[in-house]
Amino acid sequence: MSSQMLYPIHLNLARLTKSWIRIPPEVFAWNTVIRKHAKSAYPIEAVNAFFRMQRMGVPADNYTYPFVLKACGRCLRVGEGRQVHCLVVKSGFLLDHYVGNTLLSMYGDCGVIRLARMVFDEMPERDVVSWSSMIAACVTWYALLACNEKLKTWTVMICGLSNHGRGEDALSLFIQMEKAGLKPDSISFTGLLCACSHLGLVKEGKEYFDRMVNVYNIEPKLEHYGCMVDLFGRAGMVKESYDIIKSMPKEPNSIILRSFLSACKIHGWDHVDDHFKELLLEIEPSLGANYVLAANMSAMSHQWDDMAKLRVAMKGKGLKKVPGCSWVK
DNA sequence: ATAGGGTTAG
Repeated sequence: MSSQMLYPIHLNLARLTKSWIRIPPEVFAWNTVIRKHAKSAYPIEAVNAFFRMQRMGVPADNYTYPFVLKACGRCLRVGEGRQVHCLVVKSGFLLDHYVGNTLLSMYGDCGVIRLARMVFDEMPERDVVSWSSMIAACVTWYALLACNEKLKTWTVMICGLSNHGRGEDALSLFIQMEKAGLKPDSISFTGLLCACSHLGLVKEGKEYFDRMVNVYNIEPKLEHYGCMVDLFGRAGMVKESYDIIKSMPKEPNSIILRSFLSACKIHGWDHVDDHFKELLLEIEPSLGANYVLAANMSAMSHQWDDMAKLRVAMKGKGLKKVPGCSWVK
């Protein structure tokens, strides 16, 4: 039975009326439109709606900005994001924690670390979310530098040599965060451990993982184990990577399995459980890349029959390799 | 009545 049926109707009406007086109805309506679009497959529509709202003279409120900024970040529109930033400053909503933090993440998502840092530095107060967002932005930056030589050149050309080592910035941010007396939470640690993984800092990564468990009493989640599997895997310590998966209290997910099997492929390890290969295909049978990876593993251990079977299975499902893409324009 | 942070990867 719903709560509406338990209470006299006029009570509900009174509550509704009160909120309708507090918030102008058209602002709420616009917020709803922008929120829906921001989460949709076409976040640009949220940005368009926001500017339409501006043109119609409806004032944005503290809810509007997080929605539209999230959308700007999702479709990588720094230009529009900056315009919204200006409006945020003008309207005084910069002091709102939600608004400030989404602004920071927006710049982080768009890869404009300098502006993210500017917002971060100018914040009157930084909470856990602000620190985690800034750490994440630094990690993303380092991942970009690390993953693609061409992109590295491109980035270095534009931003100058001074921007090297953002992954280290992420680490130093974490240290500053602790010094500032903030208690990092499980998401802060995900960012930190990712930074260690990208930088190849195995010793530090291990220490921070222990610190998370023993000092902060945070129970490691699947993604933390995933970071460790990735950390060891990238560093070529495939055995240690394997041990992490074996010691986990839960079943690994497809991300972890893919990370581990790729490490095996690169660094080589013939004692791979067939189980992992099969498990990956069981968890995520719709991704072509998983079949490619599984076939590679079969080839490594000279299981040619298995490999042929996988090829057939892949074709039968009509799976193709998804072409790679980059969001850098 | 609506709101903010993280992870794969050839």
